[in-house]
Amino acid sequence: MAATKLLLIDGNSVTFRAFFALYSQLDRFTNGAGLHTNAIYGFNNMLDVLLKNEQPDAVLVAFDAGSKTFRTKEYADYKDGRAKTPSELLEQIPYIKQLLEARGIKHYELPDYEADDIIGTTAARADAAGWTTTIVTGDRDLTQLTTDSTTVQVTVKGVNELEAYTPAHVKEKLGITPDQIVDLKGLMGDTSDNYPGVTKIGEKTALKLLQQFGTIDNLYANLDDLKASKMKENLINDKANALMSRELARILRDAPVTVQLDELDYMGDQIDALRALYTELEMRSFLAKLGGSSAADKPQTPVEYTVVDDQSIADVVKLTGPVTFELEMLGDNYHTSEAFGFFIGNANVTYVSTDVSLLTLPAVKDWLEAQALCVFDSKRNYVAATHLGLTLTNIDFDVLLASYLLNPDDNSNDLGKIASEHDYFDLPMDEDVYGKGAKRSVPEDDVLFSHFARKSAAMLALQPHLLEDLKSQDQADLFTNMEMPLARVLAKMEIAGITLDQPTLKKMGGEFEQTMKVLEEKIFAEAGVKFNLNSPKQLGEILFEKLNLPVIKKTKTGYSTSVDVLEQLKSASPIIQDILDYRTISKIQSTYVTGLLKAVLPDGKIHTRYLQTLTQTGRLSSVDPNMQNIPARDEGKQVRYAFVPSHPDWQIFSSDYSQIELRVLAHISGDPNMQEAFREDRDIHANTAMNIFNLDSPDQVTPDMRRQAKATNFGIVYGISDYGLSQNIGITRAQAKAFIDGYFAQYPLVKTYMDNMVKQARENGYVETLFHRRRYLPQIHSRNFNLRQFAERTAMNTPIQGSAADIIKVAMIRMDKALADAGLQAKMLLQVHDELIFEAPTSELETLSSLVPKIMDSAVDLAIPLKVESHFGPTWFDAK
DNA sequence: CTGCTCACG
DNA sequence: ACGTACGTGAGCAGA
Repeated sequence: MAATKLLLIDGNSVTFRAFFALYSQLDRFTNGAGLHTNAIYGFNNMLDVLLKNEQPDAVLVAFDAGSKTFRTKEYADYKDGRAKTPSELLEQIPYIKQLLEARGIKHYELPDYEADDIIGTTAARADAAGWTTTIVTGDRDLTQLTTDSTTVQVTVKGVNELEAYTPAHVKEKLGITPDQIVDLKGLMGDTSDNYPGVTKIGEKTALKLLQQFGTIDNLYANLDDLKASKMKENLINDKANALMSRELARILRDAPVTVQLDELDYMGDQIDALRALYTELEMRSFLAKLGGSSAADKPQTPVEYTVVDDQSIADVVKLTGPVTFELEMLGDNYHTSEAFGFFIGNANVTYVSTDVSLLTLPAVKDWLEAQALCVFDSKRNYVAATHLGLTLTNIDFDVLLASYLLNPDDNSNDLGKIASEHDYFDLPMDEDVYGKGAKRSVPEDDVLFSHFARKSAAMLALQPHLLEDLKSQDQADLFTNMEMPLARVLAKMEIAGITLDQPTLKKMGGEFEQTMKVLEEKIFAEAGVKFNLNSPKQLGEILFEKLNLPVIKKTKTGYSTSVDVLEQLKSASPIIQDILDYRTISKIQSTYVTGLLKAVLPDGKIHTRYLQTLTQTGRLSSVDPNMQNIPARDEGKQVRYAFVPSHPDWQIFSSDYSQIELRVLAHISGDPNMQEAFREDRDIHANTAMNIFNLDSPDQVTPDMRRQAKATNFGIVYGISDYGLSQNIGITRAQAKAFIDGYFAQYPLVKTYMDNMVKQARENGYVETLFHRRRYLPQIHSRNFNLRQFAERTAMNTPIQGSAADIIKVAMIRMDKALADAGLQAKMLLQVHDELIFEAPTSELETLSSLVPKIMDSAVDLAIPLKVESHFGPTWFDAK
């Protein structure tokens, strides 16, 4: 008989993980009684996956019995100073235990001992009985329990991505055996469990010592072998700490655990109890799974629809109440993909057809253009409708935009997926209906129309909930008066497109080809061998193995050959400059010459798509092609000569906000010193230079000081670290730290702002922009230093970058209206984060020169003025 | 399909 | 001691 398989779960640790993994969904996971359910949900999800993958014969979930344990008796500060568990999590723990019972799984806790000790003891007993064991936890310390028959699975991300530790994997990752983990912890201590270890010894040093000496005991027995050093002194002074910390880290394998192996049989789901619990918790997807059918995976609710023809289509005008609408297409790119069908529906009926031309019949067109419509992705529908000759003017609810504002993480472009995230499960994903890749196609009518009807029903069901959620998050205004109208403005810009002067670009391409050929030959001659210059792998081998240049930086797959590395190698070999030159031109050629030429549509224009629901900050992004990263400096800038107006005697006109992010920072931080600099329209970088270098007059600011001050200003906006700044401007970390300290001394409220944002993120779980755009930062609670620091920087940066994005969005909406009101022919074509680009008849340039800056700088009323600069010329190159 | 590199704000 | 700037998209190589 095969060995018994035992699954041991660290209940506290996994509950914690599940709670924070779904932290941003806290509001959504609440039942009618006001109980939060996100951790229960996440825990149950993880159970499903584990039970399926591990197929265990026996399962035990261990919990801590309380915060007082034998360890706190030994060392009063153990686990002291931890943030207390949020009440939203605490209230879920009894339910998780109830859930386990209903799923036929034993759970256990033991006064005075931690869950770890229960697991360690039970695993030891299982080893002795010849069982194989899998332990699941979020705590790496448990890897000390790995043996040949016990594997420890540690959560990496959320609760369902696990890293399996076997003795071999521990050896590979740390270079030590599982037994040595306690010695490691003894030396390095543990900040989250709050025990000290040896001063100044961290993981790296501790591992080195253990690889040399094996154990703490042996290390102290042979201390004489270490040469005199600060570290040796610390080891001697902190010996007691090291020994104590080792014992605190040691998980018991002989705790007085009363539950025996033969009581751990996995009994399987207790259907009635489970159904009652799911019902109480309002977990519809799990309830559906219980049904025994595949109901959860494939919605089976029968749906009705009415196929219309050129006569019956006239009935749509009689629809009352909220009306849904959708033009469906297979491709992502709605500029090139054609609509193959549509639906129009309300609560009672869904009209469907695969003949989109029906919509242009006089009986429908006027009605549809004026009707208030609920859609999914309004911009796509605006563009698709335009292709049919329809001008929709009254889309008033977009499920996609609403869902994005509620949480920008929900950036799926699939209605089915978004619906299920909002607890509506009766809609499959498009991919399941249309297929993907080469197999993507329009299914037979009944399948298609049923899908349409389900979509319409989903949209009607979601709309009121989303609207209510938006209101409760104070985002109704952001939704109704910013994102909804912006979608239409963006649609107009995308449809307008920008004309590409193809002959000019092709000519430039030819010249680049020549130059590249010359450089290529030269590089091959210098290297003494031909190779693929575009392959970082091959280039690395040539530079660092054949030519033996010093290795500056490595990537996880090999040598780094990025610009900053090559710059440092310039003096070592003449080949480097040629490679740099080749790289520059090759980039321009592939991405901006051939790349852009490929993107031109038959009208000779480039029609980018702005993604309105992607970025985590509220910025737009641009794809197919990206029009927000066209070269603006050095040689690459030439590409801008190829962007021209669509009519003769027109020009390109461009206006950009000057220092918008720093101005936003000056406003929201309320810092008087920074505000004064902007009120007096001083050179902000020179001003900062005076502050951090302690100068008395602007005349003393050298160009290099200004450059460094500029980098510091950027760093501040990004949520500064001394290391990052030092890397960026090539100074020491100490110098960078001095800059930052000087900065905060001069702009004290900026420092306060930074601290407040981090605090806000910790307390609320999210930060907000000026216009209440929200970003959740669950990782602000992470035990992982890197993830936590990243969340903290993001907390500082997002309100700044996001508010700037809000401001230009307001300006764009007002600009669109102003152009129409003034009866101008000028068209807004592009947005590049802080810049708007237009084409206009030469006769309108004067008007634009005053109108555009006026609209842009009055988009919001800040404590300091916004500044806008404008340029124009015959090409985009000249409008700068 | 991922990683590297590099273009923009 | 840790290992780091914020937000994006595209082309190419190499699995």
